[in-house]
Amino acid sequence: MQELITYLLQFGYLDVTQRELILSKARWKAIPKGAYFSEAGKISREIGYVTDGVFRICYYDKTGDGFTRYFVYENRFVVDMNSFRDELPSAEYIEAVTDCQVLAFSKEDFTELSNSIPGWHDIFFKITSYVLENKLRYTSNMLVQDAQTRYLHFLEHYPGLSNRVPLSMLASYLGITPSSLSRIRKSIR
Amino acid sequence: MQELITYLLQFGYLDVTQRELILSKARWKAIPKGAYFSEAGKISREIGYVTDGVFRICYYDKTGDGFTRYFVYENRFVVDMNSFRDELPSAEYIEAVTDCQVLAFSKEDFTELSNSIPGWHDIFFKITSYVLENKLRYTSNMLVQDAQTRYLHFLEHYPGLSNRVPLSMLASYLGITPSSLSRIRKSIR
DNA sequence: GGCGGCAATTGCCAAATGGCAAATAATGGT
DNA sequence: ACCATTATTTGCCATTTGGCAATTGCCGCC
Repeated sequence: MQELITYLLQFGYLDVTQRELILSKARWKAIPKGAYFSEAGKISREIGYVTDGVFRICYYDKTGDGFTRYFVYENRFVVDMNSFRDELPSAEYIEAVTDCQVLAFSKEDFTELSNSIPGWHDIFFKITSYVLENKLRYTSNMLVQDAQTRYLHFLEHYPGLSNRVPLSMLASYLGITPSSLSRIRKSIR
Repeated sequence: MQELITYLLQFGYLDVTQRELILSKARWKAIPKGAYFSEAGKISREIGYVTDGVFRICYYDKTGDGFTRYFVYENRFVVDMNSFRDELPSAEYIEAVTDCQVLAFSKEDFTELSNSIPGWHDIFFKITSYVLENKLRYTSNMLVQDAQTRYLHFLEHYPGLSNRVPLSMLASYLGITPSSLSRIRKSIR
């Protein structure tokens, strides 16, 4: 659980009492491979800090094909922020790609922490805007690159992740078909 | 200036005194076409509410080619949030694509508002996370669509904008070459 | 250990997009 | 209004990627 505190401290100061208060609210939660942490159409009532495993944020089109928008893995928060913040239905699914462990905070506990800890807001503002800005920059850049470049950047930027997620999910994240990704892999070997 | 208040009220409540305080801090600023509101490498010390004109957030590669990541136009805030928040160098340029007018707040005034107005933080947390989440969703979706679909979605989603920005900037936003966009336009007529 | 089902690879061909260069149109400055 | 410059369009062809189907590989289950 110390990892969570270390992560939070990157974004703002918390004294020992505050750290203990935070940890006292955290609840371990296991999400088995294939299960959802949050579902489209439902309100996301928990925010999770991933201690083990990989999630993907995804949606399904009318034909049932799933599209992976991005992956969330160890030492990152996972949540549909729009849904969690305003208690609105989620736009998409958060699915465990592997068996996952998270430290979960309910909306109520999160709000209480936000009332008890003056810097809480700031910390989450920083985390949210920093992470989203970076994801957005990364994703926009992908648009102007060819598929192989995108794949190589993925390998660099998320070392080890390519071996933890199915090729089909990675392909849809990269915006290409599984066949194309398979061919790109072959051409690199 | 009322537009700014109307915009803010979408994200949280502000009483009359607070509204007046906000407006008292706002400074009109004109940015002529081609000028920068914020530059890569420099600290973004102002946040602007666009009342007139179109900006693009962009960067340049080593060969000097400019890539447009997205456009910001009337009734939206424009800022490099990572730079403004933490006073770090910006990663990219904010360039006026047309002559622009903004209501600008300095970092100092913004901080003062944040100290005087209890809901200020919440409002900006909502705006930032909401806008970034949506942009990110929109951009990831573009990855899995073909160029013509992306262009048609752009026309739908940003009506009128295609006539206000040069084709070359729109092409790089869409992740295609100017020639390809020109051909797509032709094929639609 | 064998079977069934899903995931990944591969071949073949079609469609989409890029690269380059030339032609044309639009724009800004004087 | 004219010129110079830049933006856009277009043609031609190369490259990339997709679609589909068949094959192979992998993994869990009995």
